[in-house]
Amino acid sequence: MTEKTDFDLQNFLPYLLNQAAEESSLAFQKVYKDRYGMLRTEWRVLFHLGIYGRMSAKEIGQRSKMHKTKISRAVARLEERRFLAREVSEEDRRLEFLWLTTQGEAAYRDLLQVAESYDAKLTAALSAEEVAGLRSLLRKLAGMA
Amino acid sequence: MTEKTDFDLQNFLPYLLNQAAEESSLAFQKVYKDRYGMLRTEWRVLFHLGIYGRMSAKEIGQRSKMHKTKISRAVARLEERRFLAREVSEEDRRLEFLWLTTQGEAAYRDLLQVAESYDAKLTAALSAEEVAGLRSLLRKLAGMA
DNA sequence: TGTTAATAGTTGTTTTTGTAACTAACAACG
DNA sequence: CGTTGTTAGTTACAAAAACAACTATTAACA
Repeated sequence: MTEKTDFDLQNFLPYLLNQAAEESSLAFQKVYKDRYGMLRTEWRVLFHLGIYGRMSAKEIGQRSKMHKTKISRAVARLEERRFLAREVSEEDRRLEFLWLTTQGEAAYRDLLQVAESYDAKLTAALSAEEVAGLRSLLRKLAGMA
Repeated sequence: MTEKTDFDLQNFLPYLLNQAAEESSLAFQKVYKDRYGMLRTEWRVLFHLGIYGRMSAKEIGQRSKMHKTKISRAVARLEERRFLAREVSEEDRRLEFLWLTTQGEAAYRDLLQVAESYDAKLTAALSAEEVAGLRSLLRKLAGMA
Protein backbone atom coordinates (compact mmCIF):
# COMPACT_ATOMS: atom_id res chain seq x y z
CA MET A 1 0.00 0.00 0.00
CA THR A 2 1.12 3.53 0.64
CA GLU A 3 4.33 4.01 2.54
CA LYS A 4 3.52 6.18 5.49
CA THR A 5 7.05 6.86 6.60
CA ASP A 6 10.60 6.23 5.66
CA PHE A 7 11.05 4.12 8.75
CA ASP A 8 12.56 0.79 7.86
CA LEU A 9 12.49 -2.27 10.06
CA GLN A 10 15.97 -3.06 8.82
CA ASN A 11 17.22 0.05 10.54
CA PHE A 12 15.43 -0.40 13.82
CA LEU A 13 18.21 -1.37 16.16
CA PRO A 14 16.43 -3.94 18.35
CA TYR A 15 15.17 -5.72 15.25
CA LEU A 16 18.49 -5.57 13.50
CA LEU A 17 20.31 -6.81 16.57
CA ASN A 18 17.94 -9.72 16.90
CA GLN A 19 18.39 -10.73 13.29
CA ALA A 20 22.15 -10.49 13.55
CA ALA A 21 22.17 -12.37 16.84
CA GLU A 22 20.00 -15.17 15.53
CA GLU A 23 21.85 -15.52 12.29
CA SER A 24 25.26 -15.42 13.90
CA SER A 25 24.28 -17.94 16.55
CA LEU A 26 22.94 -20.54 14.16
CA ALA A 27 26.07 -22.37 13.15
CA PHE A 28 27.52 -22.43 16.64
CA GLN A 29 24.23 -23.61 18.07
CA LYS A 30 24.29 -26.51 15.70
CA VAL A 31 27.63 -27.63 17.12
CA TYR A 32 26.81 -27.59 20.82
CA LYS A 33 23.41 -29.08 20.11
CA ASP A 34 24.48 -31.86 17.79
CA ARG A 35 27.70 -32.67 19.54
CA TYR A 36 26.61 -32.43 23.19
CA GLY A 37 22.83 -32.05 23.15
CA MET A 38 23.16 -28.72 24.92
CA LEU A 39 20.84 -25.74 24.96
CA ARG A 40 21.93 -22.14 24.81
CA THR A 41 21.66 -21.76 28.57
CA GLU A 42 23.77 -24.84 29.04
CA TRP A 43 26.72 -23.88 26.90
CA ARG A 44 26.68 -20.53 28.61
CA VAL A 45 26.93 -22.06 32.05
CA LEU A 46 29.60 -24.42 30.76
CA PHE A 47 31.62 -21.51 29.41
CA HIS A 48 31.28 -19.47 32.56
CA LEU A 49 32.70 -22.32 34.58
CA GLY A 50 35.30 -23.12 31.95
CA ILE A 51 36.55 -19.59 31.64
CA TYR A 52 36.19 -18.21 35.13
CA GLY A 53 36.41 -21.41 37.14
CA ARG A 54 34.51 -22.68 40.18
CA MET A 55 31.69 -20.39 41.19
CA SER A 56 28.12 -20.36 42.47
CA ALA A 57 24.96 -20.15 40.37
CA LYS A 58 24.41 -16.70 41.78
CA GLU A 59 27.70 -15.50 40.39
CA ILE A 60 26.88 -16.95 36.98
CA GLY A 61 23.66 -15.02 37.13
CA GLN A 62 25.43 -11.78 37.88
CA ARG A 63 27.88 -12.23 35.06
CA SER A 64 25.47 -13.48 32.43
CA LYS A 65 22.25 -11.73 33.45
CA MET A 66 20.42 -15.02 32.96
CA HIS A 67 17.49 -15.56 35.29
CA LYS A 68 18.15 -17.87 38.20
CA THR A 69 15.56 -20.42 37.11
CA LYS A 70 17.24 -20.78 33.75
CA ILE A 71 20.55 -21.30 35.46
CA SER A 72 19.08 -23.74 37.93
CA ARG A 73 17.70 -25.89 35.13
CA ALA A 74 20.84 -25.65 33.03
CA VAL A 75 22.93 -26.70 36.02
CA ALA A 76 20.61 -29.62 36.76
CA ARG A 77 20.88 -30.89 33.20
CA LEU A 78 24.61 -30.43 33.04
CA GLU A 79 24.95 -32.31 36.30
CA GLU A 80 22.74 -35.17 35.09
CA ARG A 81 25.01 -35.54 32.12
CA ARG A 82 28.10 -35.35 34.32
CA PHE A 83 29.47 -32.16 32.81
CA LEU A 84 29.63 -30.47 36.18
CA ALA A 85 29.59 -31.26 39.89
CA ARG A 86 28.46 -29.24 42.87
CA GLU A 87 29.05 -28.91 46.55
CA VAL A 88 27.27 -26.90 49.20
CA SER A 89 29.36 -24.12 50.69
CA GLU A 90 30.42 -24.64 54.30
CA GLU A 91 30.29 -20.96 55.18
CA ASP A 92 26.83 -20.39 53.74
CA ARG A 93 24.82 -23.49 53.21
CA ARG A 94 22.43 -21.76 50.80
CA LEU A 95 25.27 -21.46 48.30
CA GLU A 96 26.47 -24.22 46.04
CA PHE A 97 29.80 -24.19 44.29
CA LEU A 98 29.87 -25.50 40.77
CA TRP A 99 32.76 -26.73 38.72
CA LEU A 100 33.37 -28.72 35.58
CA THR A 101 34.12 -32.42 35.69
CA THR A 102 36.80 -33.86 33.47
CA GLN A 103 34.12 -34.55 30.94
CA GLY A 104 32.82 -31.01 31.24
CA GLU A 105 36.31 -29.64 30.79
CA ALA A 106 36.74 -31.69 27.65
CA ALA A 107 33.46 -30.46 26.21
CA TYR A 108 34.34 -26.91 27.14
CA ARG A 109 37.73 -27.09 25.50
CA ASP A 110 36.26 -28.58 22.38
CA LEU A 111 33.57 -25.92 22.14
CA LEU A 112 36.03 -23.19 23.01
CA GLN A 113 38.03 -24.05 19.97
CA VAL A 114 34.92 -24.05 17.83
CA ALA A 115 33.91 -20.69 19.28
CA GLU A 116 37.29 -19.16 18.64
CA SER A 117 37.49 -20.21 15.05
CA TYR A 118 33.87 -19.36 14.49
CA ASP A 119 34.35 -15.87 15.84
CA ALA A 120 37.37 -15.47 13.63
CA LYS A 121 35.32 -16.54 10.65
CA LEU A 122 32.52 -14.13 11.47
CA THR A 123 34.85 -11.21 11.76
CA ALA A 124 37.07 -12.20 8.85
CA ALA A 125 35.27 -9.87 6.48
CA LEU A 126 35.82 -6.93 8.79
CA SER A 127 38.85 -4.85 9.59
CA ALA A 128 40.41 -4.98 13.04
CA GLU A 129 39.08 -1.54 13.81
CA GLU A 130 35.60 -2.42 12.69
CA VAL A 131 35.61 -5.45 14.95
CA ALA A 132 36.88 -3.51 17.92
CA GLY A 133 34.36 -0.76 17.31
CA LEU A 134 31.52 -3.20 16.87
CA ARG A 135 32.35 -4.99 20.11
CA SER A 136 32.58 -1.80 22.03
CA LEU A 137 29.27 -0.52 20.70
CA LEU A 138 27.58 -3.82 21.45
CA ARG A 139 28.95 -3.83 24.95
CA LYS A 140 27.57 -0.35 25.40
CA LEU A 141 24.16 -1.41 24.12
CA ALA A 142 24.19 -4.51 26.28
CA GLY A 143 24.85 -2.36 29.30
CA MET A 144 28.17 -4.05 29.91
CA ALA A 145 30.35 -1.07 29.29
CA MET B 1 39.59 -20.35 39.35
CA THR B 2 42.60 -20.60 37.08
CA GLU B 3 42.12 -18.97 33.71
CA LYS B 4 42.85 -21.48 31.03
CA THR B 5 42.70 -19.10 28.11
CA ASP B 6 42.42 -15.47 27.24
CA PHE B 7 39.12 -16.12 25.50
CA ASP B 8 36.43 -13.89 26.89
CA LEU B 9 32.74 -14.55 26.51
CA GLN B 10 32.20 -10.82 26.35
CA ASN B 11 34.10 -10.74 23.10
CA PHE B 12 32.44 -13.71 21.47
CA LEU B 13 30.28 -12.12 18.84
CA PRO B 14 27.21 -14.40 19.00
CA TYR B 15 27.10 -13.99 22.78
CA LEU B 16 27.64 -10.27 22.65
CA LEU B 17 25.00 -9.85 19.98
CA ASN B 18 22.51 -11.81 22.01
CA GLN B 19 23.13 -9.74 25.09
CA ALA B 20 22.79 -6.50 23.18
CA ALA B 21 19.69 -7.73 21.37
CA GLU B 22 17.99 -8.82 24.56
CA GLU B 23 18.84 -5.69 26.43
CA SER B 24 17.85 -3.39 23.60
CA SER B 25 14.54 -5.18 23.06
CA LEU B 26 13.40 -5.02 26.65
CA ALA B 27 11.95 -1.54 26.89
CA PHE B 28 10.23 -1.74 23.53
CA GLN B 29 8.81 -5.14 24.35
CA LYS B 30 7.25 -3.68 27.44
CA VAL B 31 5.35 -1.15 25.32
CA TYR B 32 3.81 -3.48 22.76
CA LYS B 33 3.06 -6.01 25.45
CA ASP B 34 1.50 -3.67 28.00
CA ARG B 35 -0.25 -1.46 25.51
CA TYR B 36 -1.58 -4.03 23.04
CA GLY B 37 -0.92 -7.43 24.58
CA MET B 38 1.29 -8.34 21.64
CA LEU B 39 4.10 -10.82 21.37
CA ARG B 40 7.33 -10.26 19.48
CA THR B 41 6.06 -12.20 16.49
CA GLU B 42 2.91 -10.09 16.48
CA TRP B 43 4.46 -6.66 16.42
CA ARG B 44 6.75 -7.91 13.71
CA VAL B 45 3.88 -8.95 11.51
CA LEU B 46 2.10 -5.70 12.33
CA PHE B 47 5.14 -3.70 11.27
CA HIS B 48 5.64 -5.63 8.08
CA LEU B 49 2.10 -4.86 7.03
CA GLY B 50 2.31 -1.30 8.29
CA ILE B 51 5.53 -0.52 6.49
CA TYR B 52 5.30 -2.54 3.32
CA GLY B 53 1.54 -2.82 2.97
CA ARG B 54 -0.76 -5.67 1.95
CA MET B 55 1.08 -8.92 1.46
CA SER B 56 0.84 -12.65 2.04
CA ALA B 57 2.15 -14.57 5.04
CA LYS B 58 4.68 -16.15 2.74
CA GLU B 59 6.12 -12.76 1.85
CA ILE B 60 6.35 -11.82 5.51
CA GLY B 61 8.27 -15.02 6.03
CA GLN B 62 10.71 -14.21 3.29
CA ARG B 63 11.35 -10.76 4.61
CA SER B 64 11.54 -11.58 8.30
CA LYS B 65 12.93 -15.11 8.21
CA MET B 66 10.33 -16.09 10.79
CA HIS B 67 9.06 -19.65 10.50
CA LYS B 68 5.66 -20.01 8.87
CA THR B 69 4.03 -21.53 11.94
CA LYS B 70 5.03 -18.52 13.99
CA ILE B 71 3.58 -16.22 11.38
CA SER B 72 0.42 -18.27 11.08
CA ARG B 73 -0.24 -18.02 14.79
CA ALA B 74 0.67 -14.36 14.99
CA VAL B 75 -1.70 -13.62 12.11
CA ALA B 76 -4.48 -15.61 13.77
CA ARG B 77 -4.10 -13.66 17.00
CA LEU B 78 -3.90 -10.32 15.25
CA GLU B 79 -7.03 -11.19 13.31
CA GLU B 80 -8.91 -12.24 16.44
CA ARG B 81 -8.14 -8.88 17.94
CA ARG B 82 -9.14 -7.12 14.74
CA PHE B 83 -5.72 -5.67 13.97
CA LEU B 84 -5.67 -7.22 10.53
CA ALA B 85 -7.98 -8.77 7.97
CA ARG B 86 -7.37 -11.33 5.27
CA GLU B 87 -8.72 -12.47 1.97
CA VAL B 88 -7.91 -15.50 -0.15
CA SER B 89 -6.22 -14.66 -3.43
CA GLU B 90 -8.31 -15.26 -6.52
CA GLU B 91 -5.37 -16.24 -8.69
CA ASP B 92 -3.97 -18.75 -6.23
CA ARG B 93 -6.38 -19.87 -3.59
CA ARG B 94 -3.61 -21.15 -1.35
CA LEU B 95 -2.48 -17.58 -0.80
CA GLU B 96 -4.07 -15.15 1.58
CA PHE B 97 -3.53 -11.45 1.45
CA LEU B 98 -3.20 -9.67 4.74
CA TRP B 99 -3.65 -6.02 5.57
CA LEU B 100 -4.12 -3.85 8.61
CA THR B 101 -7.56 -2.76 9.73
CA THR B 102 -8.10 0.81 10.88
CA GLN B 103 -7.44 -0.39 14.37
CA GLY B 104 -4.28 -2.16 13.25
CA GLU B 105 -3.13 0.97 11.47
CA ALA B 106 -3.65 2.98 14.63
CA ALA B 107 -1.67 0.53 16.72
CA TYR B 108 1.05 0.44 14.11
CA ARG B 109 1.34 4.20 13.97
CA ASP B 110 1.45 4.44 17.72
CA LEU B 111 4.15 1.80 18.01
CA LEU B 112 6.03 3.27 15.08
CA GLN B 113 6.41 6.48 16.96
CA VAL B 114 7.59 4.63 20.04
CA ALA B 115 10.06 2.69 17.92
CA GLU B 116 11.44 5.78 16.29
CA SER B 117 12.03 7.64 19.48
CA TYR B 118 13.35 4.54 21.16
CA ASP B 119 15.83 3.98 18.38
CA ALA B 120 16.89 7.60 18.66
CA LYS B 121 17.41 7.17 22.35
CA LEU B 122 19.47 4.02 21.90
CA THR B 123 21.75 5.68 19.41
CA ALA B 124 21.90 9.03 21.17
CA ALA B 125 25.20 8.22 22.79
CA LEU B 126 26.78 7.40 19.45
CA SER B 127 27.98 9.54 16.60
CA ALA B 128 26.18 9.45 13.26
CA GLU B 129 29.06 7.53 11.73
CA GLU B 130 29.11 5.02 14.51
CA VAL B 131 25.40 4.38 14.05
CA ALA B 132 25.71 4.02 10.31
CA GLY B 133 28.68 1.72 10.70
CA LEU B 134 26.97 -0.35 13.33
CA ARG B 135 23.87 -0.82 11.21
CA SER B 136 25.86 -1.78 8.18
CA LEU B 137 27.91 -4.31 10.12
CA LEU B 138 24.81 -5.78 11.69
CA ARG B 139 23.15 -6.07 8.33
CA LYS B 140 26.20 -7.87 7.07
CA LEU B 141 26.14 -10.27 10.01
CA ALA B 142 22.42 -10.83 9.62
CA GLY B 143 22.95 -11.76 6.00
CA MET B 144 20.83 -8.86 4.87
CA ALA B 145 23.58 -6.95 3.13
C1' DT C 1 -6.10 -36.28 -18.13
C1' DG C 2 -4.06 -38.66 -14.00
C1' DT C 3 -0.55 -39.21 -11.01
C1' DT C 4 3.20 -37.27 -8.43
C1' DA C 5 5.51 -33.39 -6.53
C1' DA C 6 5.57 -28.85 -4.61
C1' DT C 7 3.65 -24.89 -2.07
C1' DA C 8 0.72 -21.90 1.43
C1' DG C 9 -0.90 -22.25 5.42
C1' DT C 10 -2.72 -24.76 9.75
C1' DT C 11 -2.81 -27.91 13.62
C1' DG C 12 -1.04 -31.14 17.19
C1' DT C 13 2.56 -32.51 20.16
C1' DT C 14 6.70 -31.88 22.54
C1' DT C 15 10.38 -28.65 24.44
C1' DT C 16 11.69 -24.63 26.41
C1' DT C 17 10.79 -20.42 28.68
C1' DG C 18 8.54 -17.09 31.97
C1' DT C 19 6.43 -16.13 36.27
C1' DA C 20 5.23 -16.84 40.71
C1' DA C 21 5.24 -19.37 44.68
C1' DC C 22 7.94 -22.18 47.45
C1' DT C 23 11.92 -24.21 50.82
C1' DA C 24 15.92 -23.71 53.37
C1' DA C 25 19.35 -20.98 55.26
C1' DC C 26 21.10 -16.73 56.97
C1' DA C 27 20.83 -11.68 58.83
C1' DA C 28 19.09 -7.87 61.55
C1' DC C 29 17.31 -6.22 65.33
C1' DG C 30 13.90 -5.85 69.11
C1' DC D 1 16.67 -15.91 71.67
C1' DG D 2 12.53 -14.87 68.43
C1' DT D 3 10.39 -12.53 65.01
C1' DT D 4 10.77 -10.39 60.52
C1' DG D 5 13.14 -9.77 56.34
C1' DT D 6 16.41 -11.34 52.75
C1' DT D 7 18.89 -14.41 49.86
C1' DA D 8 20.18 -18.93 47.02
C1' DG D 9 18.15 -22.05 44.73
C1' DT D 10 14.12 -25.19 43.29
C1' DT D 11 9.61 -26.39 41.70
C1' DA D 12 4.93 -25.96 39.67
C1' DC D 13 2.18 -24.15 36.38
C1' DA D 14 1.17 -21.23 32.38
C1' DA D 15 2.82 -19.14 28.04
C1' DA D 16 5.47 -19.51 24.00
C1' DA D 17 8.52 -21.77 20.68
C1' DA D 18 10.17 -25.75 17.85
C1' DC D 19 9.19 -29.45 15.02
C1' DA D 20 6.60 -32.61 12.48
C1' DA D 21 2.57 -34.04 10.36
C1' DC D 22 -1.43 -32.50 8.14
C1' DT D 23 -5.03 -30.18 4.45
C1' DA D 24 -5.97 -27.83 0.41
C1' DT D 25 -4.47 -26.11 -3.73
C1' DT D 26 -1.51 -25.59 -7.72
C1' DA D 27 2.29 -27.23 -10.89
C1' DA D 28 4.71 -30.71 -13.72
C1' DC D 29 4.68 -33.92 -16.83
C1' DA D 30 4.19 -38.76 -18.34
